[in-house]
Amino acid sequence: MPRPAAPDLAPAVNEWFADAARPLPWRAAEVSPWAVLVSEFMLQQTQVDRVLPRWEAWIRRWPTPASLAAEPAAEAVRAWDRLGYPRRALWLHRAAVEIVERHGGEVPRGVDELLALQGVGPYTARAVAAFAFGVRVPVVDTNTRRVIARAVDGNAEPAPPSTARDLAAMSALLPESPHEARAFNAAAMELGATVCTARAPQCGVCPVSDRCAWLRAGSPAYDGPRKPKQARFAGSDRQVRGLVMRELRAAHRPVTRAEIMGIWADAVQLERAISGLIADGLAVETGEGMTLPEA
DNA sequence: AAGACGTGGAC
DNA sequence: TGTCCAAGTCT
Repeated sequence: MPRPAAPDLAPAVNEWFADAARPLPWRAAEVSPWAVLVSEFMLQQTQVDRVLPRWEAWIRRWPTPASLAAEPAAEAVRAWDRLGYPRRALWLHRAAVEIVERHGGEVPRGVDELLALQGVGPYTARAVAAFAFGVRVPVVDTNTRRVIARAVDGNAEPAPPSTARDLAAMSALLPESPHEARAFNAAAMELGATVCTARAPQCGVCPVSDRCAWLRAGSPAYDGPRKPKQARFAGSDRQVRGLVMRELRAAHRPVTRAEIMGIWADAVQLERAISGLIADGLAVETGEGMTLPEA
């Protein structure tokens, strides 16, 4: 059953993008596919301004997958610093190893090969294929999902994510020309990130306000299923894990059990955090104490 | 397939 | 202040 004809958003959005695109360094013409891949790992659930300095430093230090793969994972986790979700650092290191082992040190260009890399999911695989190699594939992130929900479907917020549905919706909007398709993938994300925002969308400056289904319907409030509430961070296992990782990063030697116990009052929760980190491979227990993973 | 996973900024 | 959100992925 065909969905209703989607409005032709790409020309107007791309025209807007040509002018409004932020000059993000990983969008520069001369950056390598590896640099793009690194940016996409860092940008998962993380804002641009927090990524910028970490990305610059990372690319300077590890300009190729092989250069990262040659170092212990601990170095990757340290360089990740406080970007958050440190397992991404582990995954990026592992992906670098996989690229060296399976692809001769060159970031693969195919979505399937990219998908097979550790830490690379539907979004990142297509983002790298599209942005680093110009492959004509739909790229859908949270920003694009919101733009489509509003402009096409007339809803204030997207339905819960469904990779198949989201990719189909973006495919219907994607220009035929690979060049314009690549631009539109980036432009839709940029529109969602800077104009069609979650909080206070700036419809007054939106390039497709004249054909936005949501605006046309009178900007009705969202009435779909609510997103699960995010658990409070203060006092959470996540916070404790973060504190332990901060300790392990700072210490360039094994941290003793006694030292660890000093960073959080609740010993049971601390124990749970430590076990979790070990299970995740972010920490290893030696005879001397705990350290970041060397492998 | 719902829930876990860091951290910080904005309102 | 607390709540929501942020270029997702994995189990």
